[in-house]
Formats: sequence, C-alpha cells, structure tokens
Amino acid sequence: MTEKIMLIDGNSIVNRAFYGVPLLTNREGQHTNGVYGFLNILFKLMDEEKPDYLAVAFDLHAPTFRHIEFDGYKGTRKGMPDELREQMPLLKEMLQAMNVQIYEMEGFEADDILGTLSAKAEEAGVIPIVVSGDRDLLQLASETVMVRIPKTKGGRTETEDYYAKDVIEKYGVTPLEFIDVKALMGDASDNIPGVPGIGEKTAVKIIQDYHELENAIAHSLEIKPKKASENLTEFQEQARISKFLATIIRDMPISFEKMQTKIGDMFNPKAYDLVKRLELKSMYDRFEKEEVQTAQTEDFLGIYSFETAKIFLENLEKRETAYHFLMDEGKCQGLALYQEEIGGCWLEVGENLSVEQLFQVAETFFGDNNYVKIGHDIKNDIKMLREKLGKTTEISFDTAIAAYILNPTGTSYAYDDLAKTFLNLILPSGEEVMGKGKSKKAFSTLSEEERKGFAVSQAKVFFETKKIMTEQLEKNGQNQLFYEIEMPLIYVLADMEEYGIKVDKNALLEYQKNLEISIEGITKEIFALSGEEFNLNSPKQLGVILFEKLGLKGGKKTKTGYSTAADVLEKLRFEHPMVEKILYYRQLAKLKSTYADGLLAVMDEKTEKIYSTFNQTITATGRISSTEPNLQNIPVRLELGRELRKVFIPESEEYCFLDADYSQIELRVLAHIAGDETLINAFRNDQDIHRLTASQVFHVPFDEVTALQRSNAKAVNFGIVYGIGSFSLSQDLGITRKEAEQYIAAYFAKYPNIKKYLNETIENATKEGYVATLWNRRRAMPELQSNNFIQRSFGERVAMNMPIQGSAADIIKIAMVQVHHALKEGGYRSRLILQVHDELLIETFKEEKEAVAKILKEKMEQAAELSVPLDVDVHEGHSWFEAK
DNA sequence: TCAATCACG
DNA sequence: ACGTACGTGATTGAT
Repeated sequence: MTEKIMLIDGNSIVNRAFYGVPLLTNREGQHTNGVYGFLNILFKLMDEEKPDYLAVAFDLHAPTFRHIEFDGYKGTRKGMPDELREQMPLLKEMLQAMNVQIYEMEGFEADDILGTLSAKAEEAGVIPIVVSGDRDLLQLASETVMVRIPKTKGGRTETEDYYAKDVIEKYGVTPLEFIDVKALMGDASDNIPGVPGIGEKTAVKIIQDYHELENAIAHSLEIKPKKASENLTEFQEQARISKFLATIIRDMPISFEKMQTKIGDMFNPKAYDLVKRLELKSMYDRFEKEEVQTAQTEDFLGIYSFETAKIFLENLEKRETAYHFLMDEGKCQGLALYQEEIGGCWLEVGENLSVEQLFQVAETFFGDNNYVKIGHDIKNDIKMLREKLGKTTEISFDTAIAAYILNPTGTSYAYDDLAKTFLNLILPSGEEVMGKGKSKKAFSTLSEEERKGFAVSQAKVFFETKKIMTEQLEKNGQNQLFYEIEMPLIYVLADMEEYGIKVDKNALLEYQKNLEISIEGITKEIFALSGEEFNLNSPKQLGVILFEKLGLKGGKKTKTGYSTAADVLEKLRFEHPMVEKILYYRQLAKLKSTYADGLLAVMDEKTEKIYSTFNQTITATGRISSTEPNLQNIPVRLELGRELRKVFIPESEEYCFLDADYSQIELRVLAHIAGDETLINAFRNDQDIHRLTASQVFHVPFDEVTALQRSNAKAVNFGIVYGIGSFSLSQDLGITRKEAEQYIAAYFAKYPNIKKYLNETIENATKEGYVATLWNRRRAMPELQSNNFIQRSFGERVAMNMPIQGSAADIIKIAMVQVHHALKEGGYRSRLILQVHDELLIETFKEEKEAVAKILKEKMEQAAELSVPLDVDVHEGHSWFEAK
C-alpha cells in the first residue's frame, strides 16, 4: 500500500473556511472562527483520505485585502482580513500542540513550499495530496498528484478534486499549460500583469493552439484577434515576467524529512486543553475520543449474490426489522436490515445481485405484513418500492417523522443527528462517509467493510432510536398524532407527489412572453425617468436613484442602507411618477422569474406536469411545506398574478378540479380553544366574523359597519392570531399607535376569554417549557426563559400563535388522510393533488364530481369536533383559477 | 453565504 | 426602554 501525504496551504484554507463559519469568540475575547474552520476542513479531509503524513505551509507575510474596482463595483478581494490574521498564531499553536509539521520560509510563498514538498515527497515514494483554496495550485496536478479545493456550501464543506485529466476536462489545458494561460491573461489579485487585451477566453485559445508561451510568441503574428497578436508582440517581455511570477517554485532550498511529517498523536491532552480554551465545542468529542464510533461490522452478515439473498430472506424471522436503502446518486446500492436477535445484514448490489434481483428478493420482506418495519424518511421508499414492486408497502414507523413530532424545531433529522439526540452516540455523517456530488469520495471507492458498516449502522440506529421514541411519544401523549395522523399522511403525500399537477405549457409560455414584453416596456420608461440605466433588481442601486438622485425622503431602514420594500414605496407613490412604475416592474419581475421561468424550469417535458415535494418535517407549527417548486405560494391576491392559475389544469378532458377551503379555520380554532362565548356563538350562527368584530371594536350596530371598519377589524383579528402588538397594528392600518391600542383594548373588552386564554397560554408555556395543539403537537419554547426582552417577546407571540396555527394544521391533515382513504375505499378515480394550508385541490373524474364534492365537504367539516362548526366552501372549475 | 424582496396561508 | 405580528420558499444581488 502506497503511503500518502497531505500538504495543506494554510493561509488559503483558513481564508476559505472563514466564510463558511459564524463569528466565534471565546471568553478571552479571541476570535476563533478561522481556527475552527481550518480544523473542520482538516479533519474532514483526513477522515476521507486517511493520510500517513501531514504538513501545513504558511506565508510568513499574509497579505491584507487588496482593494479592487470594476464596473462601478468597489470591493476587496483575496488576501486576509485583519480579524483573521490575528488568529494565525493561535492556529499555529493548535497545530503544534497536535504535533503537525509546519513549514514557512522567508522569501517564499506557501504555494512554493507546497510545490517543493510535493516534488520531494514523490521522490521519496509518498503520494502527495495538495489542499488549497487557490486555483493557482492546479498546476501541480498530475496523474498521481491530486489537488483538492474545498468550498463551503450550505454550511457544509465540499471539495473539487483535480488530477491532471480533470484540469484538462474543466479548463481545456494541461496543468503546466495553465501557467502559460495565466502568463497571458494575468491575474490582478496576484499582481501578475499578463498581456493587455488578452483575457481568459483568448489566452486558453492561444495555449490550446501553441501549448507554450515561447512558441506562442514565436508565432505571434499568426494569432487571431489582431489586437492579441499585436499586444503579444509588443508586451512579450511582460508575458515572460508574468510566466515567471505565475510559476510555482518546485525546488526551494528546503529539506523534507519524511518522518518529521508522520502523523502522530494529534488528539492529545495538550491539544484538548487548547481546544477547550478556544471553546471549540463541537470539536470536543473528537479530542475526547480519538475515533468516532461506528457499527461493529464484524457482527454483521454481508450478502452479495442473488441465491444467498433469496435463501436469507426466505428464512428471516418475522420480527420487528429496521431497514435502510443505501442510495448513491439516485441509484440503489443495497439494502441493510437490522433485527435485535440477529443483528445486521447487508445485501449489496453488484455483479451477482442486480438492482432488479434485490427488489425481487426484498419483496418477501416488504410484501409481508408480519414484519413490523421501521424506516427513515419512508416517503421516498414507498415511492421507490411502488415503482419496483407495483404495490404499496406498509411501513409502521418512520424515525424521521417521529423525531420531528418529538421536536419540530430540529435542524436535521438525519441518522447521525438521531443517534446523537436519542442514543447519545457520535457517528460520522453520511456526508463524511459517502459524500454527495461528483467531487466527493465516490461510493465505489469505499471498502467493502465501510459500505457494509455504514449501511448497517444506519439501520441499527433506526432500530434503537425507535425504541426510545416510542417511549417518549407515549409519555407525551402523542400516539394518536403520530400513528393516526402523521404516519398515514406520508402515504397521502407520496401519492400527491407522484400524481403531480398538469400544466398548460402553451398558456404558460404565452404568459411568460407577455411578461417579458411588459417588463421591457416598463424598464424603458423607468430609465427614461431616471435619466440613466441601472440594475432595477438591485435594491442598493435603486435606493441611490430614488433617495439620492431624485431626493425622495425615505430614510435608512435596513442594515445595508435604504429600504425600497413595497410598503416604503407605497408611501412615496405620489411623490414621483417613477415609484409606481418600480412597483409595477417588481410585480412583473417576480411573476416572470419565480413563476413563469421557475415553473417552466421544473416542468417535466414528457408529461407536462409539475411534481412538487411536500415536506413533513420542516415547520415549527406542524404545517407541511412545498418545495421545488413551492406550489403553496402561487399568486392569488392580485389579478395579474391570479391569471397564472389558469395554467394549472386537470390531467385530461375527463377530469375537472374541485377546490375546497376552510372558512376562517384559525379564528374558529381560537374560539374553541379559548372557549369564548361571543365568538363561539358568532360562528354557530354563521355570522360575518370581521363585521362582528368591527361592530364590537368600533361600537357601531352590526348593520352599520362600513367597509373600512370591517377591513380594519379583519386586521385586528389577524393580529390576535399572530400575537398582537399595537405598533405593528398601527403600521398595518396606517393609524396612530394610540388608536391601535384603543382597538386592541376594545377587542379584549368584548372578548374577555380570548385575553384570558392568551395570558394563560404564555404563563403555562413558561412553566412547562412548551406549547401544544389540540392533538398534542408540541413546540418547545426556550425563548420564554430568555433574559433578553426581544427574544422573550418573540417567544410570547409564538406561544400564542402555535396552538392556533398548529391545531388548524392538525385538522387539515386529519381531513387529508380521511379524504384520501374515502377516495381509495370508494374506488373513485379522483385524487388529492395539492394542499395549501387551509385548502385542498382535488382532480376529479367528471362523472364522480358530485359524490366527491360531498365527500370532501363532509370529511373536512367532520375532521374535528370543536365547539364551533367547521365550514368548507367547495368550488369547481377547469383550471385552478376557475375552481378558486 | 447573507440580506432584501415578495409570493402564499 | 428595548423592536415591533405567525408560518413558509424562491430569486436576486452583494460580499
């Protein structure tokens, strides 16, 4: 086995990591985010590569930011901010404590050190892996030397990995030619002048043709754009200097003693003390235990052939079993099973077991209801199994959903997070073991033991966490919520995702086209008024035009400058004709980018349908969310946007839409929970609730309420549901704060039980530490313990709102399960296709229309028995527009 | 990556 | 006095 050495560009990695990490400061007031970010990347790459040797190179004089200016953009690029430079001694201290070899030398950059060390390491028979944030290092890539460039994405670190062939593939030139390209195009941030008039495109073209700078200079007269030809001739000396500057030195006078870089005891007490002093909390575990725990793979059985798999599954005891499909880039790589009595087993797709064969044998397990099945995030499994087996599989427990019910504010319910939360186990994440994306370590490069261990340890975690979760659900009184609402809902959502919704493609294209034309027109008008062109999509540039050039008075509002949000512009509407046009432009731009372009981009070309994902574990209140695309925020309030709903149509002529929505469901829930007689009676008598509130708050007879009074009362009702404040209400209604206070006082005087309920909810939440819905969906409320007024106030509003919004979410979920069930049982050819919080959209077979409408209304209205009736309006149409 | 904006209930 | 309504997701520009 060949040995590996990891060579790290210290400065550029600290810099790169810095941007992916929040600002951390320890008790001594030292910033630690640079150190933290560096260690994060270091450990991640070490886990992946398991190198034998390690060295980190630093620049002795880290440059500060260089100021750059182009296209009206002023900024700073490359180099190291002061705040980060101050951390370098700390990082070096940390590395020394971990016995990591550091290299730095006067007169040489970290690049040169890496270049030299990698050359010497290769001579010594060790394979170098070069790690840097800087693409200049790509010239070191070869058939054996890999250059890894980390990037922080979504809080996680990924790397782009380059061997020589990857450089050629991506840049069209070899690693060595990369130097010549740079000699021609230059690099402002590295003070490499290059040749004027030659940019990246031309430089690559020239080097592809002539391969080397001197050769290009010799043929400079033949080179094509005339400008490039002339300049290369004139500035050839400058190009030679540039090449010299761009070339990394590979023979510095530096000694490389292999053994000095041997990785020793990194996680020693001295290093641990330093980590503690820096308060890098998430690193503690690593220093406490040298190795993270993984499943004990030696106890587990690996199965690699169709015959063995068949025999194994036919003889598998009919007991509670956790399963896990290991997926890589959308492909099933194998199936892990775990039972208490026999431990784990891993069926791996390979030469002697195809995916088809795997599912063929898996049917004995998935098709048999005597196995109590435990899975994780089972909606995808249900869809996959349905595709492969042609029928729906019954799975009794989804550990992701259970974890969400136990704590809906969690950030992730991945298997390693569950292990930590419920089993107190630190396990490597899926990203660490098997990264996603092509630049990461591929599944196929994992050893057999790693593959088996990773898959089985997940199944084991699901099995073990399920035990703990069942106890907690029971203790919390959440069995009904989990087993009767959330688990069955998974199947409903799986169906909705599979059906999708049909789009009238031509109508959508037409809609897009019209927007495009309107946008072009309004843009011209705005530029004519402003006297100059600017990026209309940039609030910053717009702010300058409006508030500086035109002198409108807006004042500062956001962190970064002037606010140009709609409510601000609304107030300036009559100050300048441009304002109204901006508002119109915004409306059009939103419709085009998010909706017209956005929906076309996700439409399936073959079926002309849109398949959204409905997520069941996102919201803090129990609502579901919709992504890629979000079909829960399709425009409806403004006419132009509402038109878009005409493109959502039934699958074929045989179908039409039924749209059913709950009327005032949140206020009804409030009336019920608070037990307020006035409100309850109003709903029982089917009164206009906003009108009633208006008559109460404004002391006018019910029949004499004006339109304005009703609309103001509506805002008050909304405010109550959200946890009202007089300031916000005054902003919303454009009234004084005094008046808003009077409205609220009048409201509470008329609905005393509402006030009582809101107060008691906060009090109780503070005592118990959580709030709950009518079906015992819980949300922990640590904010209420805060000494910070702002945070505590937020907590109070949340405590008031969550039971209302959450109970309404519970109700529609119950209705969805029942409607879905009734349609299936009744053998109807109608299906639920969308849910928008208080609304269900059903695609119904025309002949069943009346029956289905009746089912919809009944099931939705009877989903919950409250002290007020639930009221559902059903509409019919040939598009979502018509049915609303 | 983060902030600003705006679409929905 | 503090800042200022609950819950989401997508797009864009700036850093």
